Amino acid sequence: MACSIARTWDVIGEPWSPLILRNVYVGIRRFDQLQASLGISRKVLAERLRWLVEAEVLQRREYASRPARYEYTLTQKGMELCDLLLVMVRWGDRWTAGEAGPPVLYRHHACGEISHVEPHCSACGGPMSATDIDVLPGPGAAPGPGSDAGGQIAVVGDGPTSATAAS
Amino acid sequence: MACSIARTWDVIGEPWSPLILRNVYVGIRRFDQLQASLGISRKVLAERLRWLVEAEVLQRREYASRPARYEYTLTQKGMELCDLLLVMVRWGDRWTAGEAGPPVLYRHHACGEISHVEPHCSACGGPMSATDIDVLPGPGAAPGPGSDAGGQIAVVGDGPTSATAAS
DNA sequence: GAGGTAGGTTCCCTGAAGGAACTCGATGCG
DNA sequence: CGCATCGAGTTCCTTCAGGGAACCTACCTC
Repeated sequence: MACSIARTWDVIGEPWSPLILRNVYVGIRRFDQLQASLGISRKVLAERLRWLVEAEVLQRREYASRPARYEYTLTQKGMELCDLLLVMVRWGDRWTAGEAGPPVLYRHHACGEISHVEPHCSACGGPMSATDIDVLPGPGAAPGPGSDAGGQIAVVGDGPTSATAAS
Repeated sequence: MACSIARTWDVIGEPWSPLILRNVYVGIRRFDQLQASLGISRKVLAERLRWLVEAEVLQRREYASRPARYEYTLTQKGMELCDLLLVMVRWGDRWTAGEAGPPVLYRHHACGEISHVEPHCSACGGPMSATDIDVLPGPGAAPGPGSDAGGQIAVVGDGPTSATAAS
């Protein structure tokens, strides 16, 4: 499907993938550690890890030979997926954390402050949210009309702008 | 689980949810339109919509009575989930779009430029990525030790900083 | 040489997804 | 008046992916 959401979903859409990534990110990198910390079945964990390695999100590294022992680390591609996780965390903190407050906090190295991520525009640097944009067909859009209505984005005028203005 | 990723995943982790949200976002708001555009089974679509409404991500609005006809629109909570979708799109464009280029483009209202989202720090406004932060336990962290290793984030020193520095 | 540890496989079984057909109320059409 | 149609779902059946638990294979330690 010519849709970057669906393609991203192909990589991390399976139930456990984001939690596996999070745990690798925070330093839980070995099979048994991951299995124990997540409570995931060993079978499914093995499948997911194989898949994430194949997708080049994780890499499998031998950290001890004889006996061969492996650990999983993030690639660049995987590290950028963690940015996505940070945005998920932000949404979860805002809408589902409840009165207890967020379970974890993030300190930004550059400024030393406890903060969170905010989407900004790569062009002007200002805040950028789904209500602030027009959606236009791009070069990689679905080829013929009618072949894949789901991959094709609706007309610009019928897009989010008028939609949200109306609601 | 005291983890905002898992909690966010509870809401949109099911296979079709992000694509449903995207379609509602771009203006496909009715049951049959959604079903046709996604190729999803009617049963699953009905379940997902019910769930998303219950989670207050979508709202079911009667746009015609006699016969009663309904459409689904985004709530504020749902609109902010679309920000998450934009980040997913960005990752998909960067890593999976291939030579055809991105299927859709986004124009930022504020500046009029074709651009994409970048995570920035809410405190200092500078770029903020998963490699730039320390992870600290927050007020809503899992209560007792040992009760939920998965919800508890590892020690700070064992976190992403040293991890990525080592790789 | 008994037991432990890391990193998986194999087998079975259940629950969720898909497909197609059916329902229900209203409304247009001849 | 009677029939078809449309939007918005339900219902039933079947198949496939996820979970659990046990097993396997090197190697290392006591």
